[in-house]
Amino acid sequence: MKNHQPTIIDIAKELGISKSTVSRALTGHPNISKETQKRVLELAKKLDYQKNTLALSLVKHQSFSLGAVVPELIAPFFSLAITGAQEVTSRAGYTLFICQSNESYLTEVANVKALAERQIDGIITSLSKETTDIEHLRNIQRKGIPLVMFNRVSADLEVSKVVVNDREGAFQAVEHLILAGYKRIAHLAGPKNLLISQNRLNGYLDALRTYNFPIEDELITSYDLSKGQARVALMRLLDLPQVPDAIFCINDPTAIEVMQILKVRGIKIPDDIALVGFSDDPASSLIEPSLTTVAQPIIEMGQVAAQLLLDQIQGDAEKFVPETKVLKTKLIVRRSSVKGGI
Amino acid sequence: MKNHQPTIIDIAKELGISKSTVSRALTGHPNISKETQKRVLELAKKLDYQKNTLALSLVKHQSFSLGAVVPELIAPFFSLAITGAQEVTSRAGYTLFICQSNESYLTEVANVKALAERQIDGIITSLSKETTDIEHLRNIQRKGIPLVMFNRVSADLEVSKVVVNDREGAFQAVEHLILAGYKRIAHLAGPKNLLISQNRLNGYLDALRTYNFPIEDELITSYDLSKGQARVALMRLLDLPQVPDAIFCINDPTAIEVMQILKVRGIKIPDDIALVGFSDDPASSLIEPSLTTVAQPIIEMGQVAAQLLLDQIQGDAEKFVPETKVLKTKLIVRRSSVKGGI
DNA sequence: CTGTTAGCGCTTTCAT
DNA sequence: ATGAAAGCGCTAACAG
Repeated sequence: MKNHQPTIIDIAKELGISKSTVSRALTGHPNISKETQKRVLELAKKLDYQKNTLALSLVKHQSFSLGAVVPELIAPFFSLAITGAQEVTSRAGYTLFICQSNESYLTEVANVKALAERQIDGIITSLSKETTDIEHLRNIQRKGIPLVMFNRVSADLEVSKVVVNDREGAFQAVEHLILAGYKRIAHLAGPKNLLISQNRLNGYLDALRTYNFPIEDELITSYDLSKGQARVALMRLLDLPQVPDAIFCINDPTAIEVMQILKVRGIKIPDDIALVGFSDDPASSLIEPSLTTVAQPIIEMGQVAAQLLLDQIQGDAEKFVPETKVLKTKLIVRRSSVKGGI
Repeated sequence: MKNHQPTIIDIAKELGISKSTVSRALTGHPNISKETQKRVLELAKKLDYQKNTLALSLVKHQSFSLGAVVPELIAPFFSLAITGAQEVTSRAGYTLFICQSNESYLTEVANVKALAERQIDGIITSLSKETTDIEHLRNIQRKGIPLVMFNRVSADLEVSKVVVNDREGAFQAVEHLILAGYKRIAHLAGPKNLLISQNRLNGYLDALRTYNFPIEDELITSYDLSKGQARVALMRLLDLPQVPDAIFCINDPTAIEVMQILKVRGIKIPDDIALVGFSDDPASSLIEPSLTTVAQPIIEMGQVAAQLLLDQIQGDAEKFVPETKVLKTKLIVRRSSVKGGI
């Protein structure tokens, strides 16, 4: 079934020259006569010759391929970040191979392994929600493969990272609710193992403390980010003797899920309960009422992560020092948190 | 900067055996003593040996990698389809490398080339909106690289394809509008070069004819699917002496964009103008009013496309015959097209 | 300017 | 059961 693809040897034979000469002609090496080069190029075109990058990579110990491992592409956050990353990498002549962990630790490990086996030159990743053991990434690091994390990063890894000021962003979101007059503000948090969950929770706590609000454990409830599971956490809040009048959600998909449930139950937003999300997903401005949220520069995160990776790859490994870039969030106030209307 | 990764030669030397033996031990070849194998495996583990898949691919003329080239991951349609495809390919031991054309013809060509140079074993693709020249895919085919198209397929290529019954789906959507009492039904179509645009347009025409509705050219307007450009096409419709009372849109993102514009202008949906989309994107059930749409089995499309590709790769090239699978759509009636409410 | 040689990491005959 | 040798497609010294 394998019909032979033309190689430089085929070209060399047909032209009666050596394969090195063909190689030189093809790569644009200076030491080659215009004449020979022309003949090679013409024949290559005629045979529809296509270089075998694998062989090249084997020789060069470089594949000019990068890998990206993200939880899931269906989430706008990740597909946008990837788009930003790809922009930067492709401009630099690298191909970015995208893998989804599907929020599964085991798949994440498998993805990382598959990429490493294919000798990719670097990896950019955001952890699956299940990941606590980061041995697979340590491994990558130990092998000297550049690694950059973004969004869901690990505190235990000394690598370059790109994050936003989650804590401040969360603070601003909750402060906004407080200033808007809400009194009993709940937090629907993410899995405790994720740093972003912790940071956003801390931002929430900071705001309450700053404004002398009591901190009540029953108002803080977390869930594992599984589609459809926000409902369970939400119910805990709704079943409270004193129901909250505002909920700050870990991210937009969560807030949107909550909004749907509240609407079905006839609970008015923002009059009965106000809602704030995090990320500014496209859907957030579409839904009714539109969702107040903490916007992140998503595409930029991807771009910066990719740039850090390229810098590390192209730089001197000896003097490389991991760097953490913290991008700025921006509170976007919409109707889900403003009683009188906006 | 390249710190040497352990190879089978390193293992062989350290154990005082030949690299062939190491290879056999590692691949589980029958002709090897349990004893030797055990020693090899242990040392491999200790050195954290990782096979170099590139070298293997070079020898085997097979990379166990597949490529996917899609317009953009931010569109739920494509990220879901890819998810379905990845499910199938990874179960079969293949890694799926995902590339975005960003709806650009040139990027699509570059993606396809990059994948081919990396010796991927097959490609699954959906055309960019700009693509009319399919020479790059013909090329792939000529080289004997299996190719499967889905969704945005080309009529001029003899390859396996996965589509839905776009024409019937569109017919049902428009029939629904007719039966719901709408009299002046417009169609906001996609680029004319895309087969799906043509098919959906034909479904629209079929329905009008079936119910003896006049076909008016001014009610049919197309645009290039660029974000934000639906507005222009919509304006042509709104500026008509007799404004339509219903619009069947080429897809959900378009319908959603239209809905936003109509709402801002104070046009009531569905009372002044009814709206129907195509795809059942997640946002369609979130927006207000919820969007009537023609649902496609998106994940299944990806799965089927991947399966067709694997079948072709693993099957006998001589007796391969391209196959077109047509999956079924399903009309989902929501509030954007039902006057009395639902 | 061009050819020769070696080698990237691995599998696979063919011997032994 | 193991080793030696050839080779996948390409680049990179080293000669000339």
